[in-house]
Amino acid sequence: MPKETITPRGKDYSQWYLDVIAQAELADYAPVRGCMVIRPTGYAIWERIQAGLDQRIKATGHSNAYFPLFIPWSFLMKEAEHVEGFEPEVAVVTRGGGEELAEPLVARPTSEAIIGHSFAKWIHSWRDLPLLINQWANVVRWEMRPRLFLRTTEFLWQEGHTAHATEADAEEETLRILNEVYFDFAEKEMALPVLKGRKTENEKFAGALRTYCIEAMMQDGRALQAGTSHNLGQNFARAFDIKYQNADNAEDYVWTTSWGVSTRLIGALIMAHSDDEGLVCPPRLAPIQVVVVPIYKGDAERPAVLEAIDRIVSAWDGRFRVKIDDRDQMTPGFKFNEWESKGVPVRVEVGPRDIEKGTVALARRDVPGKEGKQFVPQEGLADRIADLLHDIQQSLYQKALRFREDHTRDVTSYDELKEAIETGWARAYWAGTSEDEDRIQQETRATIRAIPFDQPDAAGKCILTGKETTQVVVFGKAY
RNA sequence: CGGGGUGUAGCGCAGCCCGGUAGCGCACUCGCUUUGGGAGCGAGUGGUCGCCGGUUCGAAUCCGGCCACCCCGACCA
Repeated sequence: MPKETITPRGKDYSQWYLDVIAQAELADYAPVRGCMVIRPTGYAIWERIQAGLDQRIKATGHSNAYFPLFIPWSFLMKEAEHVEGFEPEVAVVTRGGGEELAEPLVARPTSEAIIGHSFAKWIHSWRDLPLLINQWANVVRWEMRPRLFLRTTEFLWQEGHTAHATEADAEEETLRILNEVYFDFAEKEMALPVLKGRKTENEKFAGALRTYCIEAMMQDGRALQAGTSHNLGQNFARAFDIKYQNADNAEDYVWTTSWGVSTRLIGALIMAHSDDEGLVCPPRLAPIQVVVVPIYKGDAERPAVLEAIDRIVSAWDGRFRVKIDDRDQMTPGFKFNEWESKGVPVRVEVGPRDIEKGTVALARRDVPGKEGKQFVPQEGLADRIADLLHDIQQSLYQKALRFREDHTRDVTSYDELKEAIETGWARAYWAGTSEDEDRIQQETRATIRAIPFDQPDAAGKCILTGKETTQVVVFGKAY
């Protein structure tokens, strides 16, 4: 009889989300409002995310560096739109060394300002371009309404910052990151289907020319912005005086980009794949891919079972990330449930009967309970596990993709849109203004999540204004 | 910042209306028995009742003030 420790999704989605985090020991609340402690299990997932992204970021030619947490207040003020966007949410340090500071320092909400300052010093010639930098850092944004992983006052992320000689180069960079880093990572490693597109003026980054994004659908039909990539034009180059001499010996401003994904991805992971039993982690991302649970009665059987496990696991030759749960005080049933709630993709059970018959019990997390469990021969087990992990990865992706498709509707009227966004996304022709967009948000609480790259060939009528247009956008309620 | 809710053991709660010095479940510790889907029994440990003040012989309980956190909205990765 399972204990009711996780509120079912159908009953209270928000509570379910918090329960999964508590049960899987991903994070805790900190003593400061809006801040969280990322616990070892949650941090291990973040390290896997970091590894997958870092490798892709480096493969596309970027180098890691680190810039300071504190930014002079005046730096933030240099780019008008940027300061307007971030001013309300910056934390400011006014005292240090026991004295009032001459100039207040802000804890970075993002690092365009401080990095722009360095770029101006480093870049002199067209030969210095492109400059491709990434940093792994924490940032601080004073949030009105925090939510674990999705919106916390302090969060961890990577932020890429690059400078280019031409607008075309900057645009190419912005899109390369979206495609080769973010899209690829989300779909391949996280098994998370994401919609690629451009943000509207209303939704773009404060100070950017254009913002591109990947948007994911959560199991309640709401949208989560999973990553953004900005073409900053020459806005920051002008604000921070980042100039270079081109091949014709003339002085020109560089074109910059910035792009980031954060610990919010852990929230996406939870809400995309998990179920009422707890976390479901895709195998490629899972810190532990296979957990082995020994089954035995008393001290007499224990050594033989542990020996057998040792032999079986060493035959896998390090192919998987494995945890042997040899804790003697817990019953097997308890362990099954614990690892299930922590999202470990595959469980292997080895008991006296298995030793006798040369079998093991093999259970898959995406089919919880006894239904996902079968007894299989020890022979060829490693290949079987490899296949199973691969199959789970694919099936999680397919399931999430099917969910998104089932919850995305093409709509041709405002009424249809209102109905569609109650359960998911609405795809519609759109020729409205920023004000029209605001109005829709006020009336429906939905926003334009993206102008998808995938656009129709034929024209249609704007859902609000009735004007003929070829542009299709996707509406949804966002996290 | 608006609306709602909650603060009593590590967690979840009861006790408060009707004041008399704190209890239950889980967890934790020890022992024995257990172990293929959240083990059983027994014995224990653990609390300035969010904070400050007031009323009273006496406050978790009544009164006043404050604080914190969670949930739902406006702003955001």
